[in-house]
Amino acid sequence: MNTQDADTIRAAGLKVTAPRLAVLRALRYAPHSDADQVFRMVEPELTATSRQAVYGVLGAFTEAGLARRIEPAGSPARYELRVGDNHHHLVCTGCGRVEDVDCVHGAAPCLVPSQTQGFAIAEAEVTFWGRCVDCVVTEAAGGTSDRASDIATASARP
Amino acid sequence: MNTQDADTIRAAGLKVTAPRLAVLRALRYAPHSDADQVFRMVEPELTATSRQAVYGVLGAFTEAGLARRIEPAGSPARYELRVGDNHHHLVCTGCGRVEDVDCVHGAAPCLVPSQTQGFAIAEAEVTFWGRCVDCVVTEAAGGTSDRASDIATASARP
DNA sequence: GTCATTGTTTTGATCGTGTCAAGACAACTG
DNA sequence: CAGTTGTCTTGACACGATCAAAACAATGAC
Repeated sequence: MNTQDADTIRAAGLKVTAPRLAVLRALRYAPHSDADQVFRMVEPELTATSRQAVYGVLGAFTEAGLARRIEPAGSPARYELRVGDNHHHLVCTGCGRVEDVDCVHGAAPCLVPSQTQGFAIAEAEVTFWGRCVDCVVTEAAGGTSDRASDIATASARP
Repeated sequence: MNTQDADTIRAAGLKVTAPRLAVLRALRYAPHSDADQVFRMVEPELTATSRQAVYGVLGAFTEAGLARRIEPAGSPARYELRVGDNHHHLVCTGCGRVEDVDCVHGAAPCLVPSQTQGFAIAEAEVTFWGRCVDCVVTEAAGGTSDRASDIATASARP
């Protein structure tokens, strides 16, 4: 498994290092994490590391096409390993949680704008805003619980 | 004109003040402006004002449903007065320019995700990424694109 | 018209996310 | 196993945005 991770990184044209392996595993374990969450996940297993190192690794992954960077309004940038399949996202307005959604109609038929204003369009990005199950429940029960819940979608060790 | 602006603000439940009138006019004149652009537009006509005042006004407008706040990845927040008509946006990856696009099929028929993961969906947001006419021309002519390496991870459409 | 209430603006400080630059260091090549 | 090249570390910093408190002005009652 470690070998496969290494191969994945090498195949992207990047050198294999401990921080990169750790970030890759963290992202596979908890997709849609932001830089700080990734940092907290990799920190214990790396002797000495820094937030900047994580930024560097995430930037390299993104540039190499290994990861995708999404930036929902109001959240810091988040990263995921699903690339190249034009999928979209559900974002919870309560806790910021992000979930994947497959492309709406397979080949994105409805994503051709009626007026292009002369733009050379490269990509259509769809974001669904709503409230996740937890937030709906908490809301119905307690009342004002906006923004209170933690952002972590899972919690354990990779 | 001025009276209509005042009525618009009053109708939203807000007090009418000089900064608000100025910001309203600035936004109508230049939609999709960010806070700093608005500030620079209203600065000359207000004796003393500050960026914070603009932030305050824009925040009040947004909360009152008078303006809409959009936050394209890589840009500061932008504001527009078109609200309540579920339209979408074209964003230039070169210069950050934003243009409006009417809802793709009128009533947003294609914006129902296949899997909702239990989310209570409130809204679908569509952003088209591409390059505006100016940027395409500049690119073809000069070659050195201003900010070629940007956020857009080109997802190859079959 | 005048006054009090309430909301708005101003001022200044501060936070969070993310970037830049330089030196130390480790991974791949031959 | 050594050299080259890219990566990590460290520290400083830019930028957008927010918060708190005091000065102030717009609305509504009298």
